[in-house]
Amino acid sequence: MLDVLRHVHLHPETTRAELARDLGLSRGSATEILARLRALDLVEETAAEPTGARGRPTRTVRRHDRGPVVAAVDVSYESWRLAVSHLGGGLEPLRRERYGGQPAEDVLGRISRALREVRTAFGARLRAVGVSMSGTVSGGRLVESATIGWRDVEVAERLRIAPIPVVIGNDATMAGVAEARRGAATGADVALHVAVEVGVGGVVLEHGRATTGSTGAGGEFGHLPFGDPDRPCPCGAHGCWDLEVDGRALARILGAPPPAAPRSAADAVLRRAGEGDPAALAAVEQVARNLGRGIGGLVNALDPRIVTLSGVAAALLDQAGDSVRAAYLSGLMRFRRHDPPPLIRAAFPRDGSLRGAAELAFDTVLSEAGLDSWRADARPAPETV
Amino acid sequence: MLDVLRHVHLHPETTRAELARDLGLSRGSATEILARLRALDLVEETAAEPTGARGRPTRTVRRHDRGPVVAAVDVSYESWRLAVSHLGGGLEPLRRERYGGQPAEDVLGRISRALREVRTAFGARLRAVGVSMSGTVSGGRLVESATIGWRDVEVAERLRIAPIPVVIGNDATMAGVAEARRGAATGADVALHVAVEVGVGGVVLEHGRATTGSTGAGGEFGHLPFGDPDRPCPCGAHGCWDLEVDGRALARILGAPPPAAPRSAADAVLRRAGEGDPAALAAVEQVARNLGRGIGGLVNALDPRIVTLSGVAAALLDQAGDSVRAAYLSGLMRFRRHDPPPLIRAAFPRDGSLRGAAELAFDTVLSEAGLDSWRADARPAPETV
DNA sequence: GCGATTATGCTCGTGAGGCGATCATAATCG
DNA sequence: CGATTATGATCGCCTCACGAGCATAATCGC
Repeated sequence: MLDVLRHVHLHPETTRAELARDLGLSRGSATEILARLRALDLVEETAAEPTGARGRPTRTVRRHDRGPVVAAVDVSYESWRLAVSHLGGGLEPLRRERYGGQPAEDVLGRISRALREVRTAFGARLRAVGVSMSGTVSGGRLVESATIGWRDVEVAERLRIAPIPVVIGNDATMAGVAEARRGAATGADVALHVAVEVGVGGVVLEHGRATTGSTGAGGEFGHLPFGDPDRPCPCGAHGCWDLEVDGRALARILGAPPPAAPRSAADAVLRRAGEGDPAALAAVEQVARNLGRGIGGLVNALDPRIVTLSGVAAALLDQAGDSVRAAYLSGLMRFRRHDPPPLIRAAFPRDGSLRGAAELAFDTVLSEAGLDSWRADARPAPETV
Repeated sequence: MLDVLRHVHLHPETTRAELARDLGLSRGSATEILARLRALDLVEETAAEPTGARGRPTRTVRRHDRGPVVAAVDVSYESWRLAVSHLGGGLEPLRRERYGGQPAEDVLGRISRALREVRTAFGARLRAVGVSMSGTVSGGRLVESATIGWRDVEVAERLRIAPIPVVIGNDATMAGVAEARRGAATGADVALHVAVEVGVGGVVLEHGRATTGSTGAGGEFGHLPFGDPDRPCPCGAHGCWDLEVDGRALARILGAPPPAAPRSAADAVLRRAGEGDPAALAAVEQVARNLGRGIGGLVNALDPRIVTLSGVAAALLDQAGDSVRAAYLSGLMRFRRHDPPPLIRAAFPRDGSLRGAAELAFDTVLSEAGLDSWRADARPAPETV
């Protein structure tokens, strides 16, 4: 039953016959299970458009209009976004606000109010909240964020606006989940996502499951010491890869002071390089090599099938792809070079983290416990007369 | 049923009552399941020794004397070992041979013959073979081994002496599995194992499951570029961590030529350092810092609950623990420092890889398919009269 | 020593969940 | 318009685990 529901979630436009084939279900089981899902207002079945093939036409399985929804929040540099997602993964943007440099408490208060509005609008249909934060997340807390400027903020509890699960994760992790499940890494057994915004984030995904370590802080690849061992990192360590591949690295190579907004600084340098500025070009090439070399090391260590890139990493792949790839190849162990995992642009450069947050939130809905609680809400009194 | 069998495997000396409690089984189910397992010659039940407590005494659940066994092979530097393991994980060493610098084909032939002897001795009780190789393993092949000196050798198929599963993995991976399931990292949700012999190997374990990437080559942490970017590595890349933490690093720091046997060279330097030789001491300190710094980066990226160390890494922890730990802490992101994952000596410094190979081999036995095939063998003709 | 207490094992009825055979249904093909 | 083809619905069956009630075997307390 859960398998069926998950399949519908991942393949929103399947027909019933496909579903039975893909999951190896007998037609009898399919009938039974789908009847249950229909009764629970989770799916609807409608006549499929005629395919022209012989045989009795099958029916398409769709999400129910009054099925469960989740809220997805993405808190990134200077602005946050809120969207609602339903079975099948579609995203409905609801709100976007810029918040400048306001303190965490104020911003979380605003987000909390917005979530309460969602709760009012959707009632018990709202089953979970997924939150993506630009920064290091550990144990439900935002531990540190160079991007936002907050430190050690309790987020999960602060945004719990109802007795429903709240999942929180790093933005690169979330984006990786989106890529692995519905984006550029769909179907890969093991995928590596690398996002460069301010510093480097990423995640390894096994069959779409993020490996986030013991506290959820896994994927901080930017704090692997790939760089100059003498260069201090704001994280407290030295020689972090972070400092070699983002706007700070570009500025440093160009002899400019550390930028206040490394992401837009990177974009500016990339633009100048695109226009032919030789100094900018040289800096971009250098950073592209730093990126490629590090990814090579990560591939050696983690053995992914495919690598997806987003943010500045994707831009570098576009503008200095040869340098990225050359450094990548020469950073690989020899046996990998004849068939290296491809470097691919992320499919969701804009809303990957929002999508991933929705995805992880939906995981709690599409679980034994989530289904039980949905059942309990649908049938207020479990009659035993 | 599988859960019960796995529990018996992991806790060989449980009583039946404990088993039911731990797995949340009703007593009725326990009775039924254990009756089935007994009928299949998988477990035996004997009266437990009296505890002195009140109530009806329970019975201990043990492996059956004619239950399934697996063979475990460990091919390491200059010698290979063969052992047999049964339900519960106990290891019975059978053979150990030195093979000098012989070609792969000869050595695998010898191992194959030894395995066939095991097959003859145990017959259909032999259900799987686990092989641990000192070197990089990808897709069932030994791709490259600096230690053994072989390159691109098909191992899995070569050692298939019967229609039973053959699992093969890197020795550090196997040792990590053993640590996570029965050793120093037992119970950790996420554990990191780091082994330094010739170069660095390791693995991340989630609930005892090794994350070995898409081809099984995951965990080659030694080829992360933590070192001098200009130093070429035999693997083809540059600046590999490998070159900074093993016997080659110690020799280089001491101004000695590259050792033919880096592992014993490391032991020699460690012994001299232990005897107070100042040059050796300084080299050991330097390598200890290189090790600690890299582990710090790995912990940043992978977020384990605990780190287990074996080989030269464990020796460095013993002899230069303060240096390892200081470099480790200063390589950690700040937020991790107040409660860093502990660095711990491996519990199985000698036979971890053999144990891990047995463990992974037994995974195939303790699976749906493995149980089905055991059932099929026990009842030659599934009567339907 | 013997009933009371306590903890465990066994039996049996129940229910969930899925399989597969059989029949029913709805399209296209000739 | 029947033959063919693919799908849906129904029903008996099987497996698996639960849980209530009874049986069993130890210690405790008098």
